[in-house]
Amino acid sequence: MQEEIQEMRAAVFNALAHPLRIKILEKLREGPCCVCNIIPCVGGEQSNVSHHLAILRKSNIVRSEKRGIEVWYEVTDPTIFDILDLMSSCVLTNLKRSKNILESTTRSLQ
Amino acid sequence: MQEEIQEMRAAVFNALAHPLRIKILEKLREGPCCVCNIIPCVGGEQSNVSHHLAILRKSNIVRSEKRGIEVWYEVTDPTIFDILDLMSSCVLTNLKRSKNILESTTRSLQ
DNA sequence: TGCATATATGAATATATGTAGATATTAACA
DNA sequence: TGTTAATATCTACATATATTCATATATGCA
Repeated sequence: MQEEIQEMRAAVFNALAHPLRIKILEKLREGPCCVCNIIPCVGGEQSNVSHHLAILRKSNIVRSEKRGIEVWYEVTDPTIFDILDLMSSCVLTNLKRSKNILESTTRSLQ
Repeated sequence: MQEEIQEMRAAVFNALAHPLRIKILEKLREGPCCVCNIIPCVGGEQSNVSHHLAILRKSNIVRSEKRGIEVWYEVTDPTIFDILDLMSSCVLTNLKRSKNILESTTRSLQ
């Protein structure tokens, strides 16, 4: 039981583990958006973006809805943005730590 | 610049994207711990656990310190636990949503 | 010094993932 | 109905990841 929860968490982390998919989510932070607007915003081939959208869909991070000829995407649970934000601060803290280590190392070499 | 931040975030998400690595972090939530205690707790081959620890180390999620014959690990930045917790609630919300959809679907079939 | 213990590393293999190009599907509209 | 636009899917290939077994390294101790 606990094992399955770990696997589900790992699966969603895996779905977040690609810069293009993070870019897609950052675009969707503004609100629902159709694929034809996502593609130029995140860059890359249409088929590739579509593939990454499928990965986000399969893990239920986003859901899609057909509106005429377009398909609109939106984030299912805004908690995902909190996770993205915490990861930003985690990465920044890490960068600062590296910077401090580097500085104190170079100081001790003088 | 923004591109590199996305890549760094993706890299840390990738490091979290394995059930065994999540189990290791849940063990380290209790506090620093040596490998010989981590292995029986998370299960699996010694070399495999060691590989996963190396992945967590490379992404700076944990750091290690030699104490005599043992190596002790600890989490570098406790923010990682907040991320794990948010992911738990994300997964639970998702499960509840699936449950609701399932229930209303079966109701409509009666 | 030689041995035992704890841990990391390397190599080999199986499996998963990412990318691009080609093609299929669906809806709108002339 | 035929054509175009938006999107998804399929295929093939390259790359990354996970697992296991074998081996290397480092520490403590007889």
